[in-house]
Amino acid sequence: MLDPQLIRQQLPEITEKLALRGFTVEQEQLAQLETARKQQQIETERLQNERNQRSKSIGQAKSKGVDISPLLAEVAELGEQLKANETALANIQTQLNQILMGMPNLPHETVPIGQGETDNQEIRRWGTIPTFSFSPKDHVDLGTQLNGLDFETATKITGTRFVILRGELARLHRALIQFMLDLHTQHHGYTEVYVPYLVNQDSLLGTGQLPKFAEDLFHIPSQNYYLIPTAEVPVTNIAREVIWAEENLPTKFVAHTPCFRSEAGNYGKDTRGMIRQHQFEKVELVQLVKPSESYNALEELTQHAETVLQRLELPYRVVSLCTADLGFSSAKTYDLEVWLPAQQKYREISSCSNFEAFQARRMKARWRETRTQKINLLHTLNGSSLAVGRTLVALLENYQDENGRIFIPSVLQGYLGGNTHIG
RNA sequence: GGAGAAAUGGCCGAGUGGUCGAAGGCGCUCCCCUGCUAAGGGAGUAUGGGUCAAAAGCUCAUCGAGGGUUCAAAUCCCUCUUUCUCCGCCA
Repeated sequence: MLDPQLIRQQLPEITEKLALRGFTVEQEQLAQLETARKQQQIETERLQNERNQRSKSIGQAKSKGVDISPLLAEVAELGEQLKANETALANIQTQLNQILMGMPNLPHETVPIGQGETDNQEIRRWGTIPTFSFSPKDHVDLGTQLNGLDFETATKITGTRFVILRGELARLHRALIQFMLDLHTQHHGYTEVYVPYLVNQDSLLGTGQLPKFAEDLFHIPSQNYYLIPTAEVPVTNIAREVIWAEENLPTKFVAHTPCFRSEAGNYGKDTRGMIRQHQFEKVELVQLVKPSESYNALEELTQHAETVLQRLELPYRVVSLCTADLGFSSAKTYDLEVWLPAQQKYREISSCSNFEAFQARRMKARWRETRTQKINLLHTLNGSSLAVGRTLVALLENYQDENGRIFIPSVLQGYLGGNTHIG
């Protein structure tokens, strides 16, 4: 959520900035509501004050044994008037809140301005794109040939966009998770957390998936719980309604969780293979930091995700998402895109974002400065490190040989009993 | 799932209709005293919002959450949530 103060004071500027991301602010409606709010709130509080004063004097009169019935007569209609005003105020505030909760974050000044995906800005590339003396297969063919990927059975068990991993591929998948967690906990200073995979609405409102993106989520109506679309939701919400001591900042969490996405609106996209599934695993990095540190933290966190790709020796590039491509809650996002030989393309494998105070304001995640004892909103960041399914795809495709055997990068061999190949 | 008990500020804990945003204690901060230490004395110490250019000030809200009764609710009523104890079931 944006700062309501800012919206009152700088509505035109905000409108302009949000237009860069393709969001239209209903300025007039907002301004009208705000005027009504101010008027209504002042009047309501005046009535509340009057009630409080009078109640107090009734109490005092009564304790002195004075007859209070004339006083009671005086306040007769006050109650109704007050109730009507309170209701009206609550109404306006609900409307305002709905609008505010539906407004995306302001893009940071360093975010490239653009209309869509093609305007994203490549920041750097790493690694060498592999060349093959044969025509490389895609991960579906490779996985099927290894008897390690089975989409048909998963479809029977559940439906489309699910997969079964078998044997060495399942093991490799697990090894990736283990490797990533070990890297971040042992070398990058993250604390591993295990979190719920079902969350309530407040958590999703906090990180920004709700109220706008309900259709992307799997919902369990009987309890009104949702399956998490990313570990970002439960992990960041650890900080909800908490005031963190300065000495505990930055706090860095890493979690491995499955992620569930309904992929509504993506029916035709990436229907083949493991790229876009309803259920996938991810290792997620989350940082809670002081506002002054958050852009350094974004660079650092992105580096941490890149390190995974580097150790796996997978070629990738870093892209700064343009204003139009930015996620709802994000002020700035770097995507990591790994090279997929079968597609001859870089494909997203990680997304690292600084949300500034946007999520923190929604979830009342704050910190107290030791010196001044002042309380302020903290800044939240997260990034995938990495999407495990897509990493598996990248390994299969980049490390295949002519016979469909898969080379295992050295950092993973220890997790796979020293094996150097699959198949 | 059943039965019972509970939820108050950083912590402990008092408070069953009025002057209570809340006694007292602990902790913490600052000051004084004490030639170290210990002890002692004093002051302060919740959060969010509105108003205001801003500060001060004024004001509103908040005692697990939401509703209700009342001129007035931490206190009475209803619903929900969570925690604890016992029973059942279960990994």
